[in-house]
Amino acid sequence: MDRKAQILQTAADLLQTRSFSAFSYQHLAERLGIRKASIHYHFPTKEHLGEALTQHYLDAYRAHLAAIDRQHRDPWERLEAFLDAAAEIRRSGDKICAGGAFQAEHNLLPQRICEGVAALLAHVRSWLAGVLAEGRGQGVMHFPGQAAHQAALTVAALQGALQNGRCEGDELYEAVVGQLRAGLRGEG
Amino acid sequence: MDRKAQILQTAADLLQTRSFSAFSYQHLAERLGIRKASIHYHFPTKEHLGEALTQHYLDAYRAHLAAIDRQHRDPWERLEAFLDAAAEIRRSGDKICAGGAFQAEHNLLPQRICEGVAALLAHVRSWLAGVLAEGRGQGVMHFPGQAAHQAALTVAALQGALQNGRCEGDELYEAVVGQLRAGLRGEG
DNA sequence: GACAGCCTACCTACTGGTAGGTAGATTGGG
DNA sequence: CCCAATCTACCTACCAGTAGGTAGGCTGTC
Repeated sequence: MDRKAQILQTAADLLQTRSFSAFSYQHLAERLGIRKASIHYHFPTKEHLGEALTQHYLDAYRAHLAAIDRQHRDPWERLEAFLDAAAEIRRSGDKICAGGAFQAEHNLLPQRICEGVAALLAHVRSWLAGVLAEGRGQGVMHFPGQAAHQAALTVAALQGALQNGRCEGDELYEAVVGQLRAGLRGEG
Repeated sequence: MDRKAQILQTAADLLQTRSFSAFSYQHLAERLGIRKASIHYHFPTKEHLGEALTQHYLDAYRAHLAAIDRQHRDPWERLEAFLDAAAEIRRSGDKICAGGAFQAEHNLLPQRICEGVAALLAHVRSWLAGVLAEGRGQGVMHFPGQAAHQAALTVAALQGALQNGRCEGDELYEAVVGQLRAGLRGEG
């Protein structure tokens, strides 16, 4: 992995543990064992770094969701594979969803970063809406109204659950995800 | 309103628009037309201010939820009155839930502030679980499993919806809340 | 094959600005 | 007179970003 990718990886980690404005080029430099100015060489300003981060996440999500589609046909299996990504974040113990981390600072961020975050989340919601619509079409998932709305609810609840879970523990996270699952199974 | 309460009110506003570490004593001083040092007189450190903020929100929520209980008997009316509080935040255009704002910075905050936030959200969830259990008991609300879990889902989804809504607009917020309502009505 | 010129990747040292916080003087009402 | 509240003036630490320089690899030309 070249230096630029290393910086991006480290920045992604710091974003999800500390938030965007609360990590500095100095933090990155210390973690990577190089000087602050060297990071400015790769990412001239923090806005550039932020934009690169949103692109990084968008690419990663695109690849991940495409891989899920290749590996699974069944809507429930696809949904569970998607939920695994959130569970992975939760397992780290001190991370939250990258989208949520950015959104919490919406009023402080350059517009281009906000647009990148919106594009990222729109992509995820759109994929999820497809899975949910398919599941309902097959009669194995149950929810009212539009699939896009159920996808919005699911994403919002997962973001909230990751934040709540980081502060208050796994039971709370599991409660939210379990309730989402139970609702879709039509147990309501 | 005395100065201390004014500071707290202004800090609450800045917390919900900018987050805790992204507002400064300087910001507060400018908004209030006084000097930075005068705020240190009322709140010696930012940790003190943060703790006072969590207590402020806890008091406010306790009073608000008690008022809802006095004004409404019907579970659906109580729930709608609760949702109005979130809608009020959304209407401001640039605010999110105070709990969410604090949680997004969990790894940066003093422990006492985190505990205050957890206590605040636990109180809200507990009240909400009561309303939901009552609604299901009367046969007018429908959801699977424990009422406490449905309350956790509801709070997480609302937090997420406020964050998503601030970045991407009202339709997204409305989609999430509408979906929560539809689920409870048993349309799934 | 030698060497001039350029490029990448990093460095040290600095700037202006802002953060939280403190010491001590001043002011004004009971 | 007292003392609560506010002030001026300062501190140290950190922020993003810049200036200017260096070591070493690549490339094109004679």
